[in-house]
Amino acid sequence: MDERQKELLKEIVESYIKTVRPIGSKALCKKFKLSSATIRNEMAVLEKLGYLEKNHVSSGRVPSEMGYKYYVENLMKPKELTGDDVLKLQTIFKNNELAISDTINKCVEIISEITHYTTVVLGKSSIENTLQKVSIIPIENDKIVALVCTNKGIVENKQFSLEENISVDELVKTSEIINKMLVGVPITEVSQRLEYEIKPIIAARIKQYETVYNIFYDAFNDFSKKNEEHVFFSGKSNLLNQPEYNNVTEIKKIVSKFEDESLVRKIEEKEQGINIYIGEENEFDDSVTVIKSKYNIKGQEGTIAIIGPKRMEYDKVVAFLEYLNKNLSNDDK
Amino acid sequence: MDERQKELLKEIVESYIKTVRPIGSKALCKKFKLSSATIRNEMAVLEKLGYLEKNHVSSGRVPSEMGYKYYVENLMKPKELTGDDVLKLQTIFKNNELAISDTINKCVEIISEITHYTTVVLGKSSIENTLQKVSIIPIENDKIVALVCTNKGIVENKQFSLEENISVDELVKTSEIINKMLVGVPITEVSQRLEYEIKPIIAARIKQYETVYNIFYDAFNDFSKKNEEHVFFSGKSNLLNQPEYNNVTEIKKIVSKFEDESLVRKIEEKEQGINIYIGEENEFDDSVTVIKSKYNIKGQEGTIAIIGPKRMEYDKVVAFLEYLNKNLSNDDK
DNA sequence: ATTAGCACTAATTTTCTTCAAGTGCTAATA
DNA sequence: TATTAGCACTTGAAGAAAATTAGTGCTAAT
Repeated sequence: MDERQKELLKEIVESYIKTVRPIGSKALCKKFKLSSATIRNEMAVLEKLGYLEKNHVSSGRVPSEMGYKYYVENLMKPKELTGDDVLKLQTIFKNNELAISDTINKCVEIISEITHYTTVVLGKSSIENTLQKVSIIPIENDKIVALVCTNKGIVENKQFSLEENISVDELVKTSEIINKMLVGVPITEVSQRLEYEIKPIIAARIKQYETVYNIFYDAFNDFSKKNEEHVFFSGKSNLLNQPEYNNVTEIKKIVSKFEDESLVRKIEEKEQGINIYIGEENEFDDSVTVIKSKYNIKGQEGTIAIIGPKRMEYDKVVAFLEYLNKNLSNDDK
Repeated sequence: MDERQKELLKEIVESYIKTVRPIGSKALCKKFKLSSATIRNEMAVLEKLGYLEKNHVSSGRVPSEMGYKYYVENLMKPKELTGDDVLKLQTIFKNNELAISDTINKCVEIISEITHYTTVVLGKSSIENTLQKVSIIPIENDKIVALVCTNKGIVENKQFSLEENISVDELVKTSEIINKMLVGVPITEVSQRLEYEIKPIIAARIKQYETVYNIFYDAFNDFSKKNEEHVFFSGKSNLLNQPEYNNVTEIKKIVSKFEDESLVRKIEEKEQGINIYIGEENEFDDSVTVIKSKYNIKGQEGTIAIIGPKRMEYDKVVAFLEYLNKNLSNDDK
């Protein structure tokens, strides 16, 4: 690909992103000061190389997935954010007092508003959390709350009604044993270790050990469940309002994918940096591009993903995530 | 309306619910052993009365909203649930160990699966909860968790990092004061009372009283926020897969209504019993029917709503909610 | 009170026509 | 040798006309 061909590809991709219409040779004449015939020849070359496609034999050209990919990797210049956008973004950082979940929620909303695409944030699943402490707090005569804390600062509670024959004291003692023996164990393994290491110990001490065991077992089990649930979504209809979604089946397909939680969960990003998955490269849906990045808010990690048509404004979204990442981690005390 | 006309209306509504096609006079001949001409005459009467509509001058009849209403109020017989459905429903009650939010989630999923409509559950907002207890639990040197419990059994926690100059002891003492003075106060008022009643007291005792005050203020404030957020949704695409949603604009309209949280919140039901809001009667969307009922799971109250096309299987859904209500409150210990 | 018969209507489907946008290729040109 | 003008050709989109279908309302007969 020579320099002129690259310029041409860039122009075609950017035009198509703007207009959503296949680009014909005439449209590029003025810009390149060439006749349409020459442009046609060049476009034929780009098509043979796999960067462009035609919908049918006599239509204009449209970028292929490979074309988009070449564009984002070699041709695109990250765009400056407008003052307006920066202003909106800054409201995320101002409200420092909010709970993390609120910060994230706000973040998600603002992003989808600015980009006009769909935004998903996935809280880190609990895999990497390890047990820091478990506490038993009596509330009323026969009601207690079990509090589970992890090294990453997640805290969850679950309440129990005690049966007659269980004393709070026994629970508290058991919690102390657990705190001695299982601190630092990955939260997902705690239930197992509970059975093999703790159960025998309390069996020797407490009559109703089964019931006591079950309470802790439930508490830890619940923890994992709750912590897999952090999915924040915003702007689903933004995506559907993109002009490519103009037929019923396509729309329904996307809507039901949004509903499929296990699919959404797969969006989680493992790599560092900002990564772009175009069409078939992403697991979510062939017809979209997913741009992902890990985030880190006040020590909480997770994935932020923007879902748009393949014809996304890559330059803007990337600039955007760069800004966000920089400022989120600056804020990370 | 004489008896025959009622029978006719019933038949038309039920046929239309099944077939989604306007019902012509011929289709009813066999069933009523009348000629199509007679049926046509009767249908003309029902139309004049407002129970039926035509899409255009030579189409079959379709029930009007008034027709559906008459049907559900006077003609419909609640349907028996099938053994299959009952079986699925019972899985809701079996898993008694789950957290409430899990029970509800499961409930919502099963309902939308059985009905093929969309299900929403709105957790009761925290208005009617009163403070039962607040506890301070030390986790690490400078980390504590504040635990807020209400009379209705909701428990939330929030963690804080303490600055150098605050001792856990002071927090615990303050929590005891709050527990003496503010138990029974509606949770939404606690922040206020905190300022006027508690702040002066601790101001006299503790140097850094502002910081201490802020911690409790935050904890209670957070509580309200978290507890307004309980919206469970399932089966959005079920509704969209109903044959009436066969055009892009209609689908997009519904999708964006699903996204509008303040609109969804309005679904909350105030009346007792099972209530049916057909078309214009509901605030959500003209094109749907919303069937709502208050629920009560283990002391937690809220609204359960099933959203379907106006051409809903009313008999089934109502039978269904009746079963659910009966069994949920039986289970309510 | 019911029905057969018929003229009429409106949506849907099919077919045909025309139009616009664009291509590839060939031969001429700078 | 790279560029261009010219032309035949392809395809989808848009529109018009015709045929088909499923129904109605009304009248007159039973």
